[in-house]
Amino acid sequence: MILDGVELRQLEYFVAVAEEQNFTRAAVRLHVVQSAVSAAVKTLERELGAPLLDRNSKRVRLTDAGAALLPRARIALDAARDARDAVAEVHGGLRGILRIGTMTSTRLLQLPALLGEFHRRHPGVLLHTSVAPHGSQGLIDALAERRLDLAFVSLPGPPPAEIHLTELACSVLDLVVPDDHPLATREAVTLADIAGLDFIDSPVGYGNRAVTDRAFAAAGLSRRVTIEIPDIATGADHVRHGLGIALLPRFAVTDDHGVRLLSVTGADLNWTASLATPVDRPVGAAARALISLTAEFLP
Amino acid sequence: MILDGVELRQLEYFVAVAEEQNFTRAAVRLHVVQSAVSAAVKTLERELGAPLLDRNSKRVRLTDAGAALLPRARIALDAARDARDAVAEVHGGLRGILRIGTMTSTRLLQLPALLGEFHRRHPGVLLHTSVAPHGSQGLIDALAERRLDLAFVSLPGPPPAEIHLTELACSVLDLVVPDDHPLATREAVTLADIAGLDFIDSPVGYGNRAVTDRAFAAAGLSRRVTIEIPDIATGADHVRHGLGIALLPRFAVTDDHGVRLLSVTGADLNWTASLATPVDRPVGAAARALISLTAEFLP
DNA sequence: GTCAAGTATCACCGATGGTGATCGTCACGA
DNA sequence: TCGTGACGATCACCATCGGTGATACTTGAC
Repeated sequence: MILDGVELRQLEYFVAVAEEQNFTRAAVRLHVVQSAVSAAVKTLERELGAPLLDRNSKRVRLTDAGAALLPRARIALDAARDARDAVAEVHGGLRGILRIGTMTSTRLLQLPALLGEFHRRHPGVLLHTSVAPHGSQGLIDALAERRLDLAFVSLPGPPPAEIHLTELACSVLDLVVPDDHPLATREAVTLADIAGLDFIDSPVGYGNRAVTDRAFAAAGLSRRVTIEIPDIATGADHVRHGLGIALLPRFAVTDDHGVRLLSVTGADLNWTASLATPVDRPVGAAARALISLTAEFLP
Repeated sequence: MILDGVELRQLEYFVAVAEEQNFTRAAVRLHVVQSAVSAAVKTLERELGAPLLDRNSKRVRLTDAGAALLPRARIALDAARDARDAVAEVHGGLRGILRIGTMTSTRLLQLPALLGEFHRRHPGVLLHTSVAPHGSQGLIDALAERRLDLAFVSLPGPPPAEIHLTELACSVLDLVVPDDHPLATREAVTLADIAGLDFIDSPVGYGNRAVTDRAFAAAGLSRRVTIEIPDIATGADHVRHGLGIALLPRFAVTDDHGVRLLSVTGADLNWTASLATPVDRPVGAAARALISLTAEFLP
């Protein structure tokens, strides 16, 4: 037994605890009871001859040994998944779990339709999608840290070196104003017309927010973002109730009574969605299958 | 359980069977009974949903799925060893198994002294040395296929792209003849003097054999190798008993009664020993420690 | 047809991994 | 200071697992 009893199950439990910083949440994620995780990590520490986690009833932290182990444990788990996927690919059926990060607003990409089709083609693959609490930048971080296999992001500007972006779709952001707003009678406006006004927008880190911030900065103008909303589908409602104006894609305005949509000229308000993949490691077979389907589905 | 019960132990058993092409030999290597290996591989096949080995009582072959799995299983096992070694490195004591390939004749490098010192410094590391049945080329193959972590080889000419060689030591091969041989009264000879004669040499694939073959080829000459011996320590004995002449390093001739050693001029008969390391993957902590000790020990 | 070597299956048994209960610890708020 | 809630570690229990040893079956070689 050249690995002294160390097994993938133990590495998986360790990684879950390290990521959750909590044994109980890790147990929920792993679908076992808390004491099973506690015992498995204790056995792993005995087998490796080093404490990996420094913990009490209030806090869980990595030790130096644990910090050394964590990225390598992820690599070992990814390698084992890749091995399993390679067998599935040869044997005619992909299996496993594909961890996908998505932006809050997936309608830019018709993601439900894409994932639905993927599921029909590969029923053995479980899709774990997670929405980005910290926007696309948070998804990029998770991808780099091997907590995600793929991510659908909106990231204006060049990506980090370890991430490859494939542009998938693009939508223009229009100005949405209440229909009694002084600008409501216009067909189009410029950024100068709306500089300094109160805006409703997504939080910093979201792709659409980055697009709007960049456009104002490029024009040498500023504005006030007085309300941040994580879901742009509620943007038109906020506008309707007079809480501010907003720059939104048309598809996010499903009920346009009480608001007007105006074009914005002379500014780059293109909101691009991309598929982010890692550069520094091969992607698994299921991820490759989804990448292929994405290329075929969203030309 | 995102890997559906697949564990490192199973991958390890599968790799052993694939390499040995025999369940019984794999069991010996793994220190378990044959039925344990048979059962573990069967379970792995069930968990992956594909037959991995096509076998009967006479023969074991990889299926396509097994061929897809094998290199990836090795990568996963290496990744897990690396994870374990990283913890050991941080925690102050290297552990694990270091698989080292060596040429049959290690005295060129004083390898026993080197490995003895390594063992004293890192008692937690088990050294598995294997001699090369197919010479240094076989060791290079084993290194590329992840069956070895490091190898001490003699490989004249450029190495393959995925292997890095660090030259460690060099010895000149001298001509050894019976003391009643017509050339025995000479101090030195050229290759032309000995072209066409019967030689004792190592098998093809051994480093020293490659050196001698290259020297004759470079001179546009040939010779007959009538006896191949895997251990050059027995070379002088063969010469003494009149079975042929040989090109050997001086250290391999411990008893020179009945033979003469002659220099060979005008030919490149330098037999170089090198440490071969993989280029395409990081080496583990124990391997890095041995590489460092080799640099310090054999300047 | 016989035989030796090897793989698969089986009965058995100690070890393992999970559950559920519970104890001890630790911030935190009253 | 004390009570509390949340959490990790330990324990008893138990179903399952993984290994052993025996053996049945298969398969080339002779």
